[in-house]
Amino acid sequence: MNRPVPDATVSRLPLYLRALVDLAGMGEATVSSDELAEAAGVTSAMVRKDLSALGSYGTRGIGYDVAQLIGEIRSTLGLTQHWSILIAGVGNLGQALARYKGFAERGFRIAALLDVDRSKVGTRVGDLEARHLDALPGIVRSEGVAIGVIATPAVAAQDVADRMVGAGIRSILNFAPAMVTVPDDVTIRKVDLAIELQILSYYEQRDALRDLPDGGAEGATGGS
Amino acid sequence: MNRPVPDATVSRLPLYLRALVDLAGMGEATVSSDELAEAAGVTSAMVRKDLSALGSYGTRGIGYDVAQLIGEIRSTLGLTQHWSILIAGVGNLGQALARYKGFAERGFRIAALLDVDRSKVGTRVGDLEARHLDALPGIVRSEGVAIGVIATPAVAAQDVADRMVGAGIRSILNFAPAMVTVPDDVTIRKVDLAIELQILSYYEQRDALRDLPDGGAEGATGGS
DNA sequence: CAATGTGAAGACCTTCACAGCC
DNA sequence: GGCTGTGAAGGTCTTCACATTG
Repeated sequence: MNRPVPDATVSRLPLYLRALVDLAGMGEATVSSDELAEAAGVTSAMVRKDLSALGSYGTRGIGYDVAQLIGEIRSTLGLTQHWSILIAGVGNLGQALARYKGFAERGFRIAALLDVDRSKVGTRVGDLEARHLDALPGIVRSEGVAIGVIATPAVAAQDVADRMVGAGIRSILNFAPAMVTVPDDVTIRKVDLAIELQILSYYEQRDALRDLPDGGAEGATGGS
Repeated sequence: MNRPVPDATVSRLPLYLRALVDLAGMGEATVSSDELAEAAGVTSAMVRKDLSALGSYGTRGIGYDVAQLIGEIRSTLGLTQHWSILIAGVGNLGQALARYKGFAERGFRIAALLDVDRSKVGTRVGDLEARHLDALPGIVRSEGVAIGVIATPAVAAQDVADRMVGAGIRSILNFAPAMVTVPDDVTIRKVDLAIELQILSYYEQRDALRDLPDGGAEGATGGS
């Protein structure tokens, strides 16, 4: 019952989940791999492989039961429980994240907003008040924070990560444009806005040739 | 001279570039694949493979010339020219992106901020004034916009993408939590903040077992 | 007969290991 | 001696194609 779900599949499950929730909202009770593939932007073979990896319950000739599949994916992703997260860095990005509705909608509660800058401590963002980073260990303990989000400038990122790890956080999402190292038992993911643009720049430049001479260009877009 | 750089390599080049710029700032003239690997958080074999893919100039026994390598990577990524980008959606995220300094630092100029909401049109964000989305085609033409950034709510994303494509934009970065389809000759990349958290949730849940019974857990983190 | 589930094949990516060069 | 560049091996992921099943 506990297959090791491949990483690539894990990273697509949230996509399927979103598509399925949409379908459920439209009153669909059942969905084929073809339809789900279209809604999620992948191939139907991939949908079937992915879903079979979590021991799924499809019906040949019919498809998948939307409600059941939502439950399966939620449970696999660990979304049947609610998670408390914490955001370090109350700059532009930290504030935008703090106000972003999509987190709460998906079961992620923002437990605290932290910064080292005394001028930011006490600031209200949405219905949260920024606190000093020194309060981190206490908050992690009292609020049961599972995930830390780093939205600080690059120079502060490693220090903040170290503090998070020291306070017992084992999952980190890093938005700072900097390399951060953590112990093996801590999971870290990285989102770098400027890097995404630079990758687009490559393809834009490459494809610009397409409009000029005869150098043929094959398609590709790069994974997420 | 025009090797087809693998997608996986392209998505790491910005990482190397950032590390190299740091090293240059610290006065390093030369760097080995080991050092660069450490700075970028990958293995040295990967650094060498990646760099050799762009026909690189390393010196056996010495390493790579930092300044030269910066030039090579910039040129490969198309960063020797400056790009104009445009942000659609002046909500939390759109404003945060508009104020983010990292874009300008890396040669991406924000040419315009657009929204359909008349109450947002005219708003100043940083030193830009939000304009109505209807102005998109004119702006793309007059400002030579190459990249469109979608920071709208999910429901608006497809419409905005269609308008961007119609206006001649061929590269799109989509932050809206929605599937967006574009013609084959348009490159689209997607960044979904909530999805990243959901992926972390999976690993957090899986590793929580590690603290309880005896089920051994192997490490993995999933790519970016 | 429509649609799943899955072995097998193929593409892509990473790691290994070492020859080659400075 | 130190470090690059790369062929070969090893993984992982995706696609194909079809047997299987409600």
